[in-house]
Amino acid sequence: MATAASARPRSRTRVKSGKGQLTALSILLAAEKLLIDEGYHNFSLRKVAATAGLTLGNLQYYYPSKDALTQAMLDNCIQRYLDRFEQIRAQVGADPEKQFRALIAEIIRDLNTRSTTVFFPELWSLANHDDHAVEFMDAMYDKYRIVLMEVITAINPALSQAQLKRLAVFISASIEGHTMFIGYKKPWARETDNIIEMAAESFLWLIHSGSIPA
Amino acid sequence: MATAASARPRSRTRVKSGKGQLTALSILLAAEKLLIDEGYHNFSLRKVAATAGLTLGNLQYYYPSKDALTQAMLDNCIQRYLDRFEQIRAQVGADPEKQFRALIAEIIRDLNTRSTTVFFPELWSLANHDDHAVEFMDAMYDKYRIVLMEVITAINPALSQAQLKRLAVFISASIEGHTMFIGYKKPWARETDNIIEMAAESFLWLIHSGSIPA
Amino acid sequence: MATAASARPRSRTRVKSGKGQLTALSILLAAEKLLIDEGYHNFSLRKVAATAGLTLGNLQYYYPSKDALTQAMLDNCIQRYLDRFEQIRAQVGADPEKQFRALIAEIIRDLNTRSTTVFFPELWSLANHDDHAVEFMDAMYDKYRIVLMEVITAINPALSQAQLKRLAVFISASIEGHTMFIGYKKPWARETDNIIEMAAESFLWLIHSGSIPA
Amino acid sequence: MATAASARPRSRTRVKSGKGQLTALSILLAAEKLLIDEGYHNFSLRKVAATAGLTLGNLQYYYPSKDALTQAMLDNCIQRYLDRFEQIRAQVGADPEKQFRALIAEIIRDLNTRSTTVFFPELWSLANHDDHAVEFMDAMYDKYRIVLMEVITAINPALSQAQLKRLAVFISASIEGHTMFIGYKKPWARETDNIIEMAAESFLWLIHSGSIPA
DNA sequence: AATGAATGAGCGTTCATTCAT
DNA sequence: TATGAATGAACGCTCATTCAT
Repeated sequence: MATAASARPRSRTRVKSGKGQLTALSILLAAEKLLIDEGYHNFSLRKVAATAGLTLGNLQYYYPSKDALTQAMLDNCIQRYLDRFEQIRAQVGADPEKQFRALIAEIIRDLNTRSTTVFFPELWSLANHDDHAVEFMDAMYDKYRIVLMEVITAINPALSQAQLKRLAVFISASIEGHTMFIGYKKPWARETDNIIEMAAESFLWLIHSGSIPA
Repeated sequence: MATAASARPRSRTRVKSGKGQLTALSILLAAEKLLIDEGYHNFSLRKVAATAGLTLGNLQYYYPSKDALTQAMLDNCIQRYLDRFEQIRAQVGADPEKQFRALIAEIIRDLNTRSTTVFFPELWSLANHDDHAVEFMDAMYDKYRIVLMEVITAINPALSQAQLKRLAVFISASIEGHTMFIGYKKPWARETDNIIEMAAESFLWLIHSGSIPA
Repeated sequence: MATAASARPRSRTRVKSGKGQLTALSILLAAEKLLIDEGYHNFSLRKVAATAGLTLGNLQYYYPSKDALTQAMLDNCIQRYLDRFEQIRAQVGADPEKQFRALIAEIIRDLNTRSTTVFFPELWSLANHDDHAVEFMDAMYDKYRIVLMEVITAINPALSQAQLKRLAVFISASIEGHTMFIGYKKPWARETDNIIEMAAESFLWLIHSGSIPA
Repeated sequence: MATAASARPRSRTRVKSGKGQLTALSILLAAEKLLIDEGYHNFSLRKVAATAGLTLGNLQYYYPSKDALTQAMLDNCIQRYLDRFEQIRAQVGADPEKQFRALIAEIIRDLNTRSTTVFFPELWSLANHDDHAVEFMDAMYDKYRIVLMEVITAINPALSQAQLKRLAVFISASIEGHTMFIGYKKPWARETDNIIEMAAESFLWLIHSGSIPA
């Protein structure tokens, strides 16, 4: 008996493979590059179009407003970070403490990359004045924290859900704060390894101590 | 660091008299309000002039370019934070550990204020694209860390200068990172007290443990 | 006058079949709706396409330029008014004076409808800057006046052809002038019946008096 | 004893005589010319600026938005018509019927001028989609009708206020309707004198007949 | 110190039109 | 028939800056 799918006349399997899709993606990449090179306060559709090698009119055929483009760009950027978290989650090994150290190290080391160093302050600034940015940001950090909580609870199963959440907020926020200090070309970039060690030790002490407010 | 007055073009010796000083300062306050209300990407000389109740021409008599105004504004804002650190340093009491807890609490609690919550992400974003902002920011955090180091060394005199610096970077960065999460109207604002406790405990453990990379 | 169908480019003999005819007409209706809702200075092909539920490209298959669509739309609108005049002419009864009163009443009452209230000022404005609009408009008012003249001459056969024409111009122009005052949502809309009475009485007096300039 | 005025230091008697005032006026004239030459649907700030010989930026220094310019232009145009009504009112002579004929003749003859022929249909069209235009238009016709009512009541003092108003609406509306038919370069322009006679006779009959709905 | 006038560039956006498929 | 893609121009508007007074 034919399935619903096979009954459809050849069905548009390739949902979006036209050259338009490529253009739409190249616009997002150009937008991201511009955001990082010049900051949101210098982010204009004309510059994005020029960076992508398009006319302004054509760019606006794909993203009909600056808001639409900004949202798509943030979505795209953040999705990539989420994808990395998924990868990390999948790598969870036997020893949770070792796993935790590896996780912290990887996240902190990522702060050294130029795009991370520059992107996040732009996002935080945007989130102070743009509700869409708030949504994207909150959704991302929610998922980020869930990964942390999974590892933490494996280390110390005695912690309550509230304590786990509290720890995850504290740890993630503490790490984010290093962006401006040990990030790409930032004055303490060479301290990254030392920071990783201090972070891992103090976070693990907190996790083990069980003295998290309840 | 320059005062608001020094931004004026004619820079006489007797700089303190005349209503011009008041105007220059009212411009800076208007600029700061605008920066916090609308973000730097909506920051324009016209809006500052309107906020301050001046004509555009007159504003530009005091600050002949947008860059000059931006610098003076950052200077003024940062100076106020430095003034607070000076106050805190002056209050150092007998028990350094108690003093440290008080210091951490006060700094973190300040993150809850609207102006702090909004100002710093703008500053960090600016510092990614504006060399002047980098200078102001670095100078401020340097002084910030010196205050921290003074208290830390009173708690554990065995720490080397390098370890002190490392600890100060780690602590100050960790605290800054909470701006976007427990700041004004941020989702975890009500966790501020718990965050303060976790921060103080884990930082003190680090200070006492002596296991800071050397 | 051309029908909606003739606006299509391939203009075959068997012009009436296929759903293309329906599409062409739905475009004209969408265009008319848009003209009345937003005025000609907000009239764009994109908006017409959106209103008609078509893509821009497809709309321009039917009407290859804005001018072509505008002409077809005016044509279509005016044709409907002419059709109504034909109906009215067909209803001519025995008593020409009674017939005249009915005619005047019906025409004036039509001014109350939203589409008439809005459409005609747009047409008059267009006719000041667009030669095609002038042609459509003149042709329509010519037919309009012929109907009037037929009834008038039945009332007073002594009037010369020139006098008839003069009267028809005066009467039709006078009526049109009420559009902006007793039309849909206009300030004197509730005076419509009184206006009808004054119009009918004074026009009939003119017709009977015979004192029309010769 | 010095008056308040003389006490002021030279007092800005010339409230607005700077060159800026001239520029502001020249913009209004350019705007009006453009409106009449090309219609509101071709009315753009760039074209006004070009017509006035200004840069776009400078034009918008005087009129900060298109709406502001449009309103100022309509205000200016309508004010000139109101001034003419004031003149006419001042000329009221002894014989009210003669006065009425002169009034009607003058108003209708004015329809022949290019600016009147074109301006009013634009205004009516605008008033269908722009609330400001509605206000200007209503205010103008209110004053227009008051002048008419003064003359009519002198001819037939037996008419009630309601009847006067009704008559004024009917007469003014009837006259306006001729704009598109006997106006500048309109097909019946040469009939203007005949129209004036028919209008005056039929309006006077209405006034005298007393058969105005009450 | 302060105002008003002016410029020229850039902004986000809408548009009519063309063309390949 | 119909869609999607692309162009180039124009739109209203905001802006930093300059300058004369």
